[in-house]
Amino acid sequence: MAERPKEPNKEISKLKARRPRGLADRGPAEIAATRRMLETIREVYERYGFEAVETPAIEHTDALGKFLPDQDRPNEGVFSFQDDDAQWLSLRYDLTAPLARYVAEHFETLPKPYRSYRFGWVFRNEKPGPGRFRAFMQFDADTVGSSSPAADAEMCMMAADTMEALGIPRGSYVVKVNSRKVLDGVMDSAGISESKRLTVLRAIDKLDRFGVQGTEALLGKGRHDESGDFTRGAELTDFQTDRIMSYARAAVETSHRMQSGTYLAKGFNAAADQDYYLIDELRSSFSESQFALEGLDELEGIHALVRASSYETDRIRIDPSIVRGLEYYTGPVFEVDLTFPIAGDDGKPVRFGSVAAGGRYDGLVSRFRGEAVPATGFSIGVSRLAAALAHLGKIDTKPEPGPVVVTVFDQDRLADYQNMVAKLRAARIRAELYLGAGRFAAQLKYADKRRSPCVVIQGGDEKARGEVTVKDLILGAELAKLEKGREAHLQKQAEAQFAVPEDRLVEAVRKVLARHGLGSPPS
RNA sequence: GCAGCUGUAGCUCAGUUGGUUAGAGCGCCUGACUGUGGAUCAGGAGGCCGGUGGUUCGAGUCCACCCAGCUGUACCA
Repeated sequence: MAERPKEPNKEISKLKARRPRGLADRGPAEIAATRRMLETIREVYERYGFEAVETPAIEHTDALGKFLPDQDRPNEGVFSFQDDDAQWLSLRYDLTAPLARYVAEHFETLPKPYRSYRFGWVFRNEKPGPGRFRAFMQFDADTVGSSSPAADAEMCMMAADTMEALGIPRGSYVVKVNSRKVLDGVMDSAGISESKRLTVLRAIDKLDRFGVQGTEALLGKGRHDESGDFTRGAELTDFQTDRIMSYARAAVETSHRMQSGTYLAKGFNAAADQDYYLIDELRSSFSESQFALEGLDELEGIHALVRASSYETDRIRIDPSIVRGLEYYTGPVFEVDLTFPIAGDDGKPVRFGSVAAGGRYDGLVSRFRGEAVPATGFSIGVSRLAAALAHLGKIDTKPEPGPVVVTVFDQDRLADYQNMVAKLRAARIRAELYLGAGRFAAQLKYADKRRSPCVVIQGGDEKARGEVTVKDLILGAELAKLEKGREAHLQKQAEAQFAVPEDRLVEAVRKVLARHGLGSPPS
């Protein structure tokens, strides 16, 4: 016998086990739920004709975009490090930029337009929040080499289909569409200087959170948040603010006018939807900007295509407040939001961001090639969506049943027990030998914790009779809750634990599994 | 990054105006049960009271700084 380890010396400080923030551990239930989600998404993407392609988690930093690490803050936003040859490498922070690199590298051999999908972990070194992680999974699809609005429309429809396939009912999500060209055009017409454009876009982006007043404040002097912190505004002139706000108000007012019937009085088709009027409205308000008109044409194209496929306003709609990434989108942009409130652990509503987003990025591939390569795509934030669904109880967080546990009654007969386990496994039944040191009662507790449907027992009595006992833990649990009803009780007790001849072990276990809908495949 | 709030057992939290040996519930372990989990009862383990420094005869409690967490905000490919 080996010597027992001594009491740990308390003077020596233990290493503290702690998980870095913004990174999640995931248990069996969560893993199983994620696997089901991924399979569902994959099925939809395949149905749309996309094919699988994967790229590595690490890329050359310059291939990823603007986040070239500088000496002072090499890990700002993106996790980066230097290779042996002094070249900077980074963990990918989305799946789009790596795909652009892949397409550029294999441009000659790929079919074009090129339709592909992939999922994987992406990494962002930033402050975590609810549904916001430093490592998270995205599921991405892209069409490279098509400038047709049909490619964009398809992304929107596929996004809607995927949400529904994931069990989010129609009306509980919405695909919002906008165009960067429209935004640029509006800013042109307002005469916004280059230096203020980002601030203005951010102000528009916050329309849904802070409302018309909040956005107006951000365009002007600035805004105090609820902790008293102050955010500086863009300090636009009255005219500029007016122009931007007339755009920002368009969505709100369009739906108001729909309700008040103003448009119906003008003689438009009552069956048409608000997007139609919104485009119309914006077209007349910003007709002096060629850029805006171009963007509106694109939106109208997408609008016509999705409506032709019977995707109505409840699923896909135009929302002028959608801005998305400031870096590389060049045309239509999309965003999928959940439309119901999500309550946190304390019951207060938690704000999750969008669960999927994308858009047209005509400049990304051309960075590598010096020729125009139009592309559009979108990504689902699988981790965030899973977190949102888990908050809603819409995801099955119930742990899966565990294996059949063969208990060890007599340590000298380990081989016999191992043999039983082997027989069960040969019959494709999940089974394991109890490997711990606990006594019999402890073994049952263990099996209970593993959520085992049943345990197999063979003590001296059974062995003498050439039998094994199968104990149904699920029925046993019900038995414990049962009222005293004597007949039913006895009946159930007999079902819950019974002995069978050794050679009918597999059959008996199968019977118990079938009882709880856990059938195993026939061998 | 900025602002506000919060740090006491594995978890959820008590802890009087500063006062001796810091508590409860749940969970965990052991036993009542040398062949039966979920029920009951009894017992037990588990804490540098987030850290450092200060005020004080005396600090979980007051002060300063630091760290961490939460919320908001900024940034967000």
